[in-house]
Amino acid sequence: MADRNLVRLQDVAAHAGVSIATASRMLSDPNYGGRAGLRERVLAAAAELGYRANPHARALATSSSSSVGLVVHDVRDSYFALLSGGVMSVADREDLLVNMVCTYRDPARELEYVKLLVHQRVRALILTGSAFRDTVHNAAMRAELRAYQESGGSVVSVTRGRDVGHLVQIDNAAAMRELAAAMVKLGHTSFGVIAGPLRLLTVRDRLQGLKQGLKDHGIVLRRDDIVHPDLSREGGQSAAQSLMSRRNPPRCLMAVADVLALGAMSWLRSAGIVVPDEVSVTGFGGLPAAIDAVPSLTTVEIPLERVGETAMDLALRPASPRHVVEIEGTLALRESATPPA
Amino acid sequence: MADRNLVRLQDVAAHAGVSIATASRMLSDPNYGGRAGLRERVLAAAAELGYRANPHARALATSSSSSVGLVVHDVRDSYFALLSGGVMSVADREDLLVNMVCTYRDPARELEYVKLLVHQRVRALILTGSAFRDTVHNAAMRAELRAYQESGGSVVSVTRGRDVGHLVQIDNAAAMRELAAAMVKLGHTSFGVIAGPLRLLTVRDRLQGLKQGLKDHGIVLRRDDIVHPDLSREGGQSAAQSLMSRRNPPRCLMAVADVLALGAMSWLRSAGIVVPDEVSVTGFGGLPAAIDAVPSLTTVEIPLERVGETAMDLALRPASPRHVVEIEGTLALRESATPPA
DNA sequence: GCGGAATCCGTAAGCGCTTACAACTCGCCT
DNA sequence: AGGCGAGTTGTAAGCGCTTACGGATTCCGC
Repeated sequence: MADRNLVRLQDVAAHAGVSIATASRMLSDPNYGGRAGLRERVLAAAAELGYRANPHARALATSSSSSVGLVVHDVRDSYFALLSGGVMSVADREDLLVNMVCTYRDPARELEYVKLLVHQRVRALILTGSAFRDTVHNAAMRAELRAYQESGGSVVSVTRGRDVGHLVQIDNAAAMRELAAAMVKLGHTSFGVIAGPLRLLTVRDRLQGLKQGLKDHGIVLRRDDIVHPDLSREGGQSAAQSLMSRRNPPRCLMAVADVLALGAMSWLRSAGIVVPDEVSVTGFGGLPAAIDAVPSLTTVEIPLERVGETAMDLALRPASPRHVVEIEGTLALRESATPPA
Repeated sequence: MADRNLVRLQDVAAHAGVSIATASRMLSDPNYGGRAGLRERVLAAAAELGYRANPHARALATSSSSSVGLVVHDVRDSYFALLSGGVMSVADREDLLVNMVCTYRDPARELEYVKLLVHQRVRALILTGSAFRDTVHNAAMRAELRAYQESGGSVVSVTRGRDVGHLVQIDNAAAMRELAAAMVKLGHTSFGVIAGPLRLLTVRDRLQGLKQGLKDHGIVLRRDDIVHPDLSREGGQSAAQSLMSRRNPPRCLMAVADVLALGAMSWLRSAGIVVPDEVSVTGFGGLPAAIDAVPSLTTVEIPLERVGETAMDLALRPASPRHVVEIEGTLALRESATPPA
């Protein structure tokens, strides 16, 4: 990477006949004064030479960059892809670069990446997806993030179920409770729950809301009504299989995430079990794929792109005062859930 | 971002009782010699202090960073999400950071982002998705990329239909031709083509392959058998609507991308037109959603994650010799296409 | 045990920018 | 006219790292 002759501030200054300091000020401090016409001259010189500041030099001098760090669990998952889309569209508008990293739901990797991004002097750190249930890890994260904030960084936690920095929250428990209530209202009494790993806090939240929603109507789940597969399509498939092969299969399968529900529906179809005639299915999240599914999936819809945009907006605000944005999930009652026959 | 007291190389050197130069060498040049035990001492000091090199200082000094630039059209699109997933998993393994940007299929934005990334001194630049049919723009891109390569950067073009840097290619035309032949073999004679914007080169390639495949069997498309909607689900919907509302609707709808085909199927369902009984549908790309679709979508499957991984692998190689990896698309004949009644 | 080569390590000069500080220019008031 | 302050510009000192260069040390064969 031997710099081909990239033009430096030096060159611009010379070309405009001013000192490098003045050039710097004209170029990067809009409310600096300066002799009449000076700024124009410098700007013209910069334009003419095709000058672009070296971001690393700038970062080194100011110790802050114009990148933001985006931490997701897995881009391949539509949930995060859409959310990232929202983040990126705002980044585009604000001339920010996004450093995206995937944790693959591994706490160690998450911490490592956070440290890496902090050392990159990213302007803000957006953490998305469920936090973990892991006291040591959380303490380490918290320490790292606090130090980062103290040094001027802005942290945004998005649908994490944990409170660090600005928050973009959805009330997982409440939405799930509502969905559960809706299922009961349809007449369902026997449930199977596809819940995902308990080490994920949002899984716990949703599960708890679900239980509460059922309990409100006098329905109590037994331990083996709930399975905890991987948070993936395959996980949903195997979960459906295991739940439906019990001596007394449930009439309603509730998953804590759309991707699980879609996996479940896929298995059900391959097993010749008709949804919703023989079993109802629900999800959570609002993936576009849920609408296109056949039958279309009953779920809680979250405007994921908007969540991402909001997160990025918050990322641009100073760390304090702290902002909390509550995003509404909306019940989408569709074809996959009907009253039991 | 006033640096809280981050530990600098300075500190490590002092702690290990060596000069800063030696510390630097021990830390970042694995095949430098050094007195016995010296390296260990420095490493220990670094570990003890929790030292991490300032990437900007390093980038400034060496004028090259450990980030790579990833240019996609739109993360929200599963095609790119999966591809990015592949890229990121290799990046994770290689300790590289990924700077992802979305062009939203806007040539100006693409060029601007490429320049930005080049100025960020990214180690490599991965360009994905179709290139544009725009001579001036392509010339500008080519100039920019060539200069970048000359300064040591490595460029990878992924499924772009254009030849800059290392290549990860799929033979769009050939695969599409095969798919078209397969449809003819099923007995289809009347076709509607959902093609996407012609300014995208891969759209042209696929379309050309499609035409060729039909022509091989004596079928020639008329101009109005082909529509050019946006490359999105909505585009697919409106395209299907327009094609099916002709006086003589086609019995086989071929789309140049899965997302278009899925949109088409969604409209067909809402219009009460049964796939494949009344009309067959095909796609191109290999999104997971195509398998889950009902009926499952006949398409050309591309191993998108592998494409991404391959791209990142190539990105790590020096710019020359130039590598070309041809990825095979495989015909996936599924439920959405059957012989016409 | 000695000369020269080989190896090791420290000093210092950047990389390209920002910014504190000093110098200088005006304009205006007394 | 002199002086003061506001406003403008330049000089130079970093930011934290790499690396050319040269002095010091070691090693080897003789």
